Amino acid sequence: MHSLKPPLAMKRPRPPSPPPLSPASTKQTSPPPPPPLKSLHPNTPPISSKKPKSHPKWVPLNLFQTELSLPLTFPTGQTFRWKQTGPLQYTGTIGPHLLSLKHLQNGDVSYFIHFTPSESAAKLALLDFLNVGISLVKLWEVFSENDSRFAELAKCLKGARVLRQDPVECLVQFLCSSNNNIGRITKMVDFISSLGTHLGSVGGFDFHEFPSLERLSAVSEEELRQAGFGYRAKYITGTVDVLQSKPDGGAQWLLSLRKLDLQEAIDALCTLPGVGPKVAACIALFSLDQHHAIPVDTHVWQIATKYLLPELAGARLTPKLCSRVAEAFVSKYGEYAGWAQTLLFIADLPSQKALLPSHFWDIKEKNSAKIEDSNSCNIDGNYS
DNA sequence: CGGTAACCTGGGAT
DNA sequence: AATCCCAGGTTAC
Repeated sequence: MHSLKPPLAMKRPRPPSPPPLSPASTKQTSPPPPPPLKSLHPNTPPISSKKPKSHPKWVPLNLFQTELSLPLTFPTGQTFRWKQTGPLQYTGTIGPHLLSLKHLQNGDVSYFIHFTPSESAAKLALLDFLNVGISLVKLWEVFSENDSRFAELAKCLKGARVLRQDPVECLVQFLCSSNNNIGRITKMVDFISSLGTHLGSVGGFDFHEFPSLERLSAVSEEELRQAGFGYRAKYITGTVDVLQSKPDGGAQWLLSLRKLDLQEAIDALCTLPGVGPKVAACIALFSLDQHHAIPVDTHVWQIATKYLLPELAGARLTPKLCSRVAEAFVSKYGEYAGWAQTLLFIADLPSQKALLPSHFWDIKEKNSAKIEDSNSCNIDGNYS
């Protein structure tokens, strides 16, 4: 999964000509005012040697693992910007805030603010990002009533939550994802991220605020190609250009899609170069409150033909069939179908599959062994 | 309009 | 070692 060496985000060929914006150094605009006293020791801990005010460290969120499992939420494909910085700990940015989340012994989640312009704003942004207004437990109860397989999976994989990301950030990440693999997507996203204001370093990873459209527009297609983006380079620059041309700004335009119906939002997103049905659904579900958007990729296609539309097994994935799959999910799971799909998708990931009792993905033997073994989830809730 | 090849790249399989 | 194939797709014939 983490095939990355923190220091080198991407190979950086020599600048062919003095570029207006070198990916390596993006410190023109002043980041957070650095501490006036610079310690000579490079590895000084962030001990408050000059700040008398004791800064509370880890703050409990009152969110338990049935509502939020970090390992099932952060490294499972919704975002490529959060890094694992501890056993049950992930670190990333939300807007201008840099923070870590981790599970306590009892499964509860707590957070630690590494940097923020405003502590209160950071907490609000965190709660919004985590979509805490939506009760995962209640949703899953309903899904489970209508789908016994979901019910079984839900017992083992608690807390797989859908995040509420910033639309621009989400869009650019999934532009990178097309016909690509996780490792390279992560490297590309790291490269883009490095264009934003540096917010701090945790566990050997550097964290940056996601670059604004204005900063993104300073990067040329050629620079992106040299950074290894391939044909996706023109998707990025093209989409940024279109967004920049919106009357009220691209960020605002994207946010306005939160108020539209799903199909309208999808259609609007698909006008952007590099955004097709799959990427549009990802953006809609992960950042635009479109809870019944279904990102149909090769994985979901496999799942759907196995459990939902067996009559389509063997067919190729075409745009037409994409919507068939999406419809099937929505008619089975309802207005939060995207949240149901998220769990099914995660259950199908190799990393999770290996941990699940084998009968889940052995569809063949349905009657052979009726193991109604509710407690067969050995990995259940081991948050200590 | 629905079905098929290119498209960048790098890692793993053959 | 040289190719082929594929990976959370989109676009262009």
